[in-house]
Amino acid sequence: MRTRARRGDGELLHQEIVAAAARLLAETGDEEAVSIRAVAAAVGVTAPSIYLHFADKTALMYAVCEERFVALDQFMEKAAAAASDPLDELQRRGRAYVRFGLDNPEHYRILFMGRDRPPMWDVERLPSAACFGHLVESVQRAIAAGVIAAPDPVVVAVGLWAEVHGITSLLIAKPDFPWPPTEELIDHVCAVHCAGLSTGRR
Amino acid sequence: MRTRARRGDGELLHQEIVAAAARLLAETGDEEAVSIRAVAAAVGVTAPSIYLHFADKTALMYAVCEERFVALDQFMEKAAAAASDPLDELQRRGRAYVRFGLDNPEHYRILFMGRDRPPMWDVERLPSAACFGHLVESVQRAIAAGVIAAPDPVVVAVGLWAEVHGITSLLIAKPDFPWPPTEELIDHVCAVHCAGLSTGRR
DNA sequence: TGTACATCAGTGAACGCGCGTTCACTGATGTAC
DNA sequence: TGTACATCAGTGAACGCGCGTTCACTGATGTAC
Repeated sequence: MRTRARRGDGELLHQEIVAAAARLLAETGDEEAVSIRAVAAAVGVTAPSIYLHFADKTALMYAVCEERFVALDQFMEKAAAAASDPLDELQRRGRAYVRFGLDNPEHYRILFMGRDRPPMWDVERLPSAACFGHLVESVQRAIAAGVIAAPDPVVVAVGLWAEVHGITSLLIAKPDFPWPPTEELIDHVCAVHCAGLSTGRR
Repeated sequence: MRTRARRGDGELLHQEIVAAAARLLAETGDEEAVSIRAVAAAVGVTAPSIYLHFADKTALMYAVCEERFVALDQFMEKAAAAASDPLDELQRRGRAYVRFGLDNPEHYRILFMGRDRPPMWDVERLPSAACFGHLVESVQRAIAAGVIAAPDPVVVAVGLWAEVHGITSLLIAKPDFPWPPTEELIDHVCAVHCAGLSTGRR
């Protein structure tokens, strides 16, 4: 039971619901545990109240994804800001991406490993598009600096994404696999991909 | 309704159930559509009959995974058999892996993108372990031939796996993303990773 | 060869469960006069 | 300042659904004598 919101404060509960859903996801480590009822209980409200703020469950999960995309984007932008040169920036972005995934495996799952319906990638979906856009710009800077040679920055960006997504999602999906030491693995994958892209100049 | 099995033919229905579950998965493109009831109906039997052949739903899905691992392993072994040298073999394995995933997205999902409980990777789980083992052996041949330089074949094998898994699972998970042409993408990722691994000798 | 019987693959009905969602409602908040 | 009223955030009970699973059973198959 929570104190009832003031007249114009509907937005407040809206944010609280998204936050509670994200928290439940992280804590239970199971998307199936995030039911309308569970979210409502976590916020301290009854289930039907959720429908005052979201059309249905899909809309709620969608809002959670958008919020997490913003978090991922900010995390990567912050990491990129500390870079000394374009290649360093790409590496820092990659490391940040992997770390975000491993630190928030259940959030990573809903962003990149589940079914996305409705799709997150139409032009209007700003948070996810922005996140990828920043990577493409970063690749363009590296190409302009001559440290990587490639005809198409989008292809290079997708390749980088695939690489970091590959190791991140495998580690998340198969925690029981007898992996070599995680850090060594991430180093190896990043190093190999960068070596493959590099022109040798720097 | 189906004709009843002969006395010793329980094994027959067992296989039919696994096949029907895999088929349902492929046809509906949705793991949630594969319920005990749906599988039973697909085989032409009532739901409780399933329990004569599998302890519970987990055991059934487990059997489906094992069967699909065998299929993946055979598919990759066949591709590898046509190779002319160790580096070519690794590339053919990678291509076969990606193709298997894109041709059987829903099977790929349950093998590599979902939660694996119970885990598929303890030593006794032969099909999945064999599949990875064949890759490690292939890497060892490439190292022995001097075409790739690396201290640890397992790390290299996991790196290759991460790379092909990355592009495969992204393409499956995000069908609505504005991807560059798929083949170009796969070529790029494979080429970059191989270039990064290669000693230059061949 | 014929009959009584054991086996056991498969059935039909039912269970309890948690889910997303709906609906008529309550009652505190804010406003008009 | 006081009172009647409109608003609307949140409630409580209920809906229908499909799920995994159970249980007592049926009846064809195969076997023993």
